[in-house]
Amino acid sequence: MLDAKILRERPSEVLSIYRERLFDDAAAELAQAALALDDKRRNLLQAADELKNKRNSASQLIGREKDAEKRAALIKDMESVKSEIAGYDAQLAETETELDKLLLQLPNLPDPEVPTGKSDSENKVVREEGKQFSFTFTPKPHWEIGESLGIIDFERGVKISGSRFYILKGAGAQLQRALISWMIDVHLDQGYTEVYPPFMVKELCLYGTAQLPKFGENLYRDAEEDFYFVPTAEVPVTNLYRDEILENDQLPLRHVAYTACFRREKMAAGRDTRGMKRGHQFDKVEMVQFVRPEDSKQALRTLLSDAEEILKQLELPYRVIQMCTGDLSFAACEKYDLEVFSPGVNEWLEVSSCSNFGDFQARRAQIRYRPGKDKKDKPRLVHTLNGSGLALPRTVIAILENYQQADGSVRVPTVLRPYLRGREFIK
RNA sequence: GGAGGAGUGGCCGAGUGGACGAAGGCAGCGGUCUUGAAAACCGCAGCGCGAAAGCGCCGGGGGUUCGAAUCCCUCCUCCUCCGCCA
Repeated sequence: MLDAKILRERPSEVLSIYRERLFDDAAAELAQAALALDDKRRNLLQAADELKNKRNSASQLIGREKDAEKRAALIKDMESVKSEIAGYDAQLAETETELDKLLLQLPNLPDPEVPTGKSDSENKVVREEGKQFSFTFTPKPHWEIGESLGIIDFERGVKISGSRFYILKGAGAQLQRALISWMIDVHLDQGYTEVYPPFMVKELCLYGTAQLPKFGENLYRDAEEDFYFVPTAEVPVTNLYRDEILENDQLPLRHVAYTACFRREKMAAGRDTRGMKRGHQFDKVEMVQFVRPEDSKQALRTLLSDAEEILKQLELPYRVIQMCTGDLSFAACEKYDLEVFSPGVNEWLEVSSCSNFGDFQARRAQIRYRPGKDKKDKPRLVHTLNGSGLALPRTVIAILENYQQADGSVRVPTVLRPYLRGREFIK
């Protein structure tokens, strides 16, 4: 959530960032409306507080007054104050509800260093790493490899669950499971602490990480209870410390979690339906960090390199993309994607997204820390970051397509062999 | 799912309508003492909004009252017993 104080103190700056950097006139208008409501709220609050002060001191007098008649008179005097307060409180509650509704819809402000651009076409390729595989034959797409090896069953996936579902079988299922274990182990060595969170969370959590209120159409939810299926481990893991004040020496907190992720992908009907690039359910290993504000820029670089380490060790060719302002996600102030090249589908596949959210999520979820022991060291909001390390299906695609052999088998990347009982080929 | 009990500050815990933002203890911070530390003693000390005065916050929400941690309603969570279950 955007800090109402920043909006109040530097309104023209915020508006021009929304208009000229994010190209989001709607956000600028919401911000202007929020500004007016914030002013209204402050006026109401002051009026209500003055009356409450009056009531509080009168109530004390009444408590001390022994004379029944005087007492009755004082009480009678306060009756009108009571209803006045109720009136202000009602208006105040209404104004605050409206204001919150607006603030929750305002996107984060980009870091000053993020290049301005309108769409993904203006994203910047920061660098390319790794060597592309060369083939003496035309590389096949993973759906052909998977079907001929009997390790991916698309038809039965569709039969039991519908479009955008598939079954991993035999070595396919084992490969994915091996990848999950191995990825987590790599991140443990990088200093992360593993957590296994719920895959279903309360609605409040989705507000904390900012999937709600704006992006509800991509979420699955229980029809009769307050449960949402997580679209990413970011949601349960970030909310771990919701409404908490952490001690300074607990930071930075770095977690790695495996979860299944559930997304409706409603808008993309027909697109990416072939193969396992975009399913309604997919596995992901996710890193989440909670850091001091002054450390978050550096933490993003570390997070990115922690994710890259996976692709390096798998010896897959990839590139690092910096999102321009227009392609930044709603909550992020800075974001990098990792894309792995996959020769069968002949495209760069997004396997990781690493973002710094600044205090945007922390403000929504009220995740704070105490900078020092002194009483003047008031609790401050932490900065949160997360990055995939990595998304499983697309990593499996890249392995199958890059490591495919002329004879139709797939070579197992060296680092994975211990996790696949020493096996060198899938055939 | 049924029956009963309970939710108070970082933690434990007192408080059943009036000076309670909340006794006491532990933990924390500052000081005295000490070569240093511990102990002992003294003091400070919750969170939010606000420039401040002040206002709000005793699981969440609502109500009664001049006044609610305290009374009422409702929801949530935890504990005990029973039922069911991987």
